[in-house]
Amino acid sequence: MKAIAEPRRREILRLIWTRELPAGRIASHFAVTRPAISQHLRVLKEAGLVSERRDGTRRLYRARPDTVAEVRRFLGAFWDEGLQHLKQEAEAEERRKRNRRRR
Amino acid sequence: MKAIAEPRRREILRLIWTRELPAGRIASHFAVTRPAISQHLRVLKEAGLVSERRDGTRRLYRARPDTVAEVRRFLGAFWDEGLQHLKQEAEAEERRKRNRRRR
DNA sequence: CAATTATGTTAGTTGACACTTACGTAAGTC
DNA sequence: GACTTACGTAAGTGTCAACTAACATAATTG
Repeated sequence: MKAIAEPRRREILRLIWTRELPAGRIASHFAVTRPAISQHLRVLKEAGLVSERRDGTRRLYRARPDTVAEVRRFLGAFWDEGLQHLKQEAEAEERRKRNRRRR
Repeated sequence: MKAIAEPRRREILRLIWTRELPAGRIASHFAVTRPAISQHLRVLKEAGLVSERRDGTRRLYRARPDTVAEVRRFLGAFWDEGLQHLKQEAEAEERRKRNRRRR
């Protein structure tokens, strides 16, 4: 979860779920230095959100569908649960209002 | 978005989308001091995720359904877009594999 | 109005973390 | 084997933000 909180890491992720990219090309999309991106990639890799494949001196990165799907499910469930509760609350409130009027 | 990144704030939000709660009761659910929670509540309020209602000396907080729904939509769209791309990529790869076999 | 209750605000501290600079390394090229 | 390319790693720096302690405020109660 912490891996996703950081905006730049989300940007990186968005960059490599369209296509596989070497670290250098990823870094060139940003204004920060290459090592900074390298560190972000490490975090993403440790979180399992990204896979690494070596090709000669290059390292190709790509988003991992299964983990991304898992994150999506978790986030979806969290906010859906919240909305459900809020909806129930709103309806209960509506009932209370109606009852008050009746007296 | 930054308001949601912080885990404790998500916890607070979860606490007050079931029911309206005064600041003190919210704070008592956590190990940190009351001012800390007060500050979190301010951030949530500034982000429009939470509404504040005064009742005597107390201040009652509650999650705001509309904003929560908006966040849900945004997050859902972001990750769904990613999954869609990843799915397309996987299928393209599958086709490439099949074509290689055919030769 | 003094005391209490419930809360927000301010100042200051600390820890995390994103970043840079400098260096190390592995694979290809001459 | 020296050089280059494409990267990672280590150490140090600065900034931000979560937290605490102390104080301020506003409503309630006696």
